[in-house]
Amino acid sequence: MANISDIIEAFLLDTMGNNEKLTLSRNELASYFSCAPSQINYVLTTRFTPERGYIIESRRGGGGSITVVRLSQTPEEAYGEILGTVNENDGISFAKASQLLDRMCRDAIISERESEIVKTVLSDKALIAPTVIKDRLRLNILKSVLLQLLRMNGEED
Amino acid sequence: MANISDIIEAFLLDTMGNNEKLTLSRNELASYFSCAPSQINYVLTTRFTPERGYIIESRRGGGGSITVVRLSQTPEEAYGEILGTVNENDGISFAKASQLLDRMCRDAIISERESEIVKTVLSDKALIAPTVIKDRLRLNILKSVLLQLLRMNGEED
DNA sequence: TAAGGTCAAAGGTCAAAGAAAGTCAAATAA
DNA sequence: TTATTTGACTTTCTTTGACCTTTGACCTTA
Repeated sequence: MANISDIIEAFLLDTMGNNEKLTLSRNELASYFSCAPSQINYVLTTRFTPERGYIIESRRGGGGSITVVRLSQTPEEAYGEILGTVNENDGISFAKASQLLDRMCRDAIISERESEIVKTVLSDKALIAPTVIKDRLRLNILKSVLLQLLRMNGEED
Repeated sequence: MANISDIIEAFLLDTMGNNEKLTLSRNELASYFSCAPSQINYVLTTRFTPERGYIIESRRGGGGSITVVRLSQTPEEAYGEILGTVNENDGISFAKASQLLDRMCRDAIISERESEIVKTVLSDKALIAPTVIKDRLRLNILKSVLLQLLRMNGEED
């Protein structure tokens, strides 16, 4: 936690609290943390991604600002979106898969324990395979898991 | 004794004390002991293995670090029987893996839901790979999951 | 007064540099 | 031989700065 990015992330999450939106000034924030303004963009694009359940809106020019919006969805919406996201590519990195799982966890679609198990399964360590194949394999496993979760949700509850 | 690896090992054990985790900086430690940074990796991979009851986590890049996690049980203690059944071969069929998971479920090591998820992951459908490789891959994933379960059991749930 | 011009104040982008840690194989020591 | 030590090279993540684009307030000028 010694890097500024993590600190800014924590600050934003904390400031946001339970609110759905948070509006801020890039320059103000940057000068508050004594960092380059583009550092703020870095934090936003690496931590507040759609995969993690956030979108960013902004306006340039005089009086411009940035707004962080937290998306919350029903499980069905989440599945649709995630499966969609997942279907577009024919492979997925561990980092990205991990973000998706974090988000599902945040939205209470799966438990933290479950997300940890699935992350383990999708990790580079678990998937001994050539790099080219690895991302495709990972995606395939992830899809299978999502479908299985859907099936189970349908049966139980 | 008298070799750096043993000294570093002792230092880490001592520093760790009774704590469950120890976070350190590879470069700092290396320069403290005036050794190559990769020496630290050597110590970690030879002495702080899962078999001996440790797991290593790490993060690269600015602000990166390494964390040593002590398991409350070694895999042998926890899954000795299971791993024994499994270790003879260097691969495992879906049927056999499935049986093991059922047993773990029965023994309340994992929930039914969790066992279903892991079964899905280990199914032939999820694991698109040449048959020869498939069983080995499956075993590797299964082992990773077992390790992860151990780690999670050590922490609060 | 309407249309367009100017300019400073935002925010955006991107690539290069920096900061860790990881890998691997050759050299060395026990 | 087996275990250790080293260092060159790789990968991942972060930080910074130079340059780009957009916007709105405030002019001109017909």
